[in-house]
Amino acid sequence: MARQTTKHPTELELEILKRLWQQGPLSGQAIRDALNPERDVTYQSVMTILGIMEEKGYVNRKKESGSFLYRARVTEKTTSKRMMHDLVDRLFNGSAASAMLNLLETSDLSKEELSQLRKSVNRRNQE
Amino acid sequence: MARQTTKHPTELELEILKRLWQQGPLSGQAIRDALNPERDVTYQSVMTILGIMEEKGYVNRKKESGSFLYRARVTEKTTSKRMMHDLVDRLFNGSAASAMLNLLETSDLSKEELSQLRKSVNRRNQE
DNA sequence: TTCGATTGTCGAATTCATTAGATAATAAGC
DNA sequence: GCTTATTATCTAATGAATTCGACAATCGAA
Repeated sequence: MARQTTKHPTELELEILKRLWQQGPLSGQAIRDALNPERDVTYQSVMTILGIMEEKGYVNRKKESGSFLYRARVTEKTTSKRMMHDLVDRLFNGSAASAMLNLLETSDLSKEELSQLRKSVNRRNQE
Repeated sequence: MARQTTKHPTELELEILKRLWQQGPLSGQAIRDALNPERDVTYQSVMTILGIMEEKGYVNRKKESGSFLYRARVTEKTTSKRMMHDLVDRLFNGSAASAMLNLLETSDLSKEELSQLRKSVNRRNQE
């Protein structure tokens, strides 16, 4: 018995998903280029990860004019929710309110962000 | 070049830290017992992790009446903040407000939690 | 069509996280 | 002090994540 595969996209997998969410379906090369400034990974490394991501169901691929295009199969909303709530479970025993208070106390927030938050919380409060 | 060590406590390390935060300094055996209901790990496994955690600076130990007592060297507050903000960076490009809105929309919150949130946001808003 | 460039696959190495058995050191009880 | 039980270390195995070189397949252009 050893460690089991993570329930969430790994660091690099998430980086790739973010590009696909932002820019739509991309080829392996295009993903590598999009990753490039921050991450210096080779084309082969990207392709390896894409293969793993396909197995995990995070992306699918389709031949399009010579090369494969990769498309996200999980949405940003769902993935964010899952990853946030998993951390909230592990850190705050599942209390989203505690997590939000923690963020509120430990973040720099602009006037605009605060008033937006206030509005959203108030709206939620009325339901 | 391969994967680098995580910047944060791993799953099991965090479990151990939580017991130390909640219950104060504990022996290896006591940690194992505290972990036991959910995690079925042997004493040896716990000790291995504790050794790694000591190297990483998460805990220190002191001989006390026959056996070592382990004590957390990182606080819950700091660790929570770091882990939350790291995920916020990776998911929401560093926008804590986006993360809070995401939590607000995707969580069940009691009336009490909502009014507490409202109060805290309003207080923050006035500064 | 042939040749260089692009694209894709395979295999393998490295490091980390997790697991725990074997064994040594130490403490406790009698 | 001697024996047993507890505590701690050492070693090693397993599997995941990351990395990429070698090589094969395919495409594009001259």
